[in-house]
Amino acid sequence: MAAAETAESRNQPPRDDLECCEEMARVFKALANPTRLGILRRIIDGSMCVGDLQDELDRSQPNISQHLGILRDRGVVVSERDGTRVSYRPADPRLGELLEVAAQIFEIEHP
Amino acid sequence: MAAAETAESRNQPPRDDLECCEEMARVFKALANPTRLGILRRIIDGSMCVGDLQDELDRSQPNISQHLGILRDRGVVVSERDGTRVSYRPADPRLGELLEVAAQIFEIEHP
DNA sequence: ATACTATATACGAATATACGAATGGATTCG
DNA sequence: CGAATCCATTCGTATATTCGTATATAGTAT
Repeated sequence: MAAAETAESRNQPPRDDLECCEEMARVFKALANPTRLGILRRIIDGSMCVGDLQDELDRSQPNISQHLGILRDRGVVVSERDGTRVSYRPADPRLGELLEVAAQIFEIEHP
Repeated sequence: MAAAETAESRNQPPRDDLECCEEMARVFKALANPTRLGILRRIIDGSMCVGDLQDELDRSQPNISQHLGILRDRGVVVSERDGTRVSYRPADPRLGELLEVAAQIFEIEHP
């Protein structure tokens, strides 16, 4: 009997590898936008609400809200409602480290 | 005399911050694609040439070449010609660490 | 209930990205 | 030189992102 034909025997990337890269790509896609990085940097040292982010970043309210929605959907940030306001903070404390490492590697000063 | 109107006084993000986020976004954009992450992971432990990447990732030659072009353009990888072949390797050894940190934060196993 | 503030969502237009097909170098070998 | 191999680029099309406008929802106060 001939050997079973596997994904590897056809020189295709194994499923796990592909899935892992797709998941990772979803995360990096969330970070691949200046406004979203601006948001992330501002909440790294303490949560902020939508309105304050809107003021600091000089963008429309729906725009900020849309970007926050993407970050939330990808698990980059978490939100908490307090009365009529909703504040956002990083979902993981190591996110600061991630940005720092990236900045070092690509020699981007991040003030 | 009235105080000079600065970007900050208009609640706009300072230029440096914006530029830094844009640069960083360009980098993350390079990483925000499954094929490009697949490439990166494979060359982390040793350079590979285009044809071998093509075989392993089961994509067309122009496709691999296009993705490599993007990674090269963003400073993620560097290339070296050897005869008729061109081999690629990460531009910085810390890129492996970057992927690891991201995988840990988002609980993605990367085999 | 009404009015008001803060945030989220829906939708469409403009722009960007990804892919394959075709083509264009560059290098080696005969 | 010509042929073959390996890689890069161009271009058209399909899909995805981004943004603003308009509208909806949640909470608060009167």
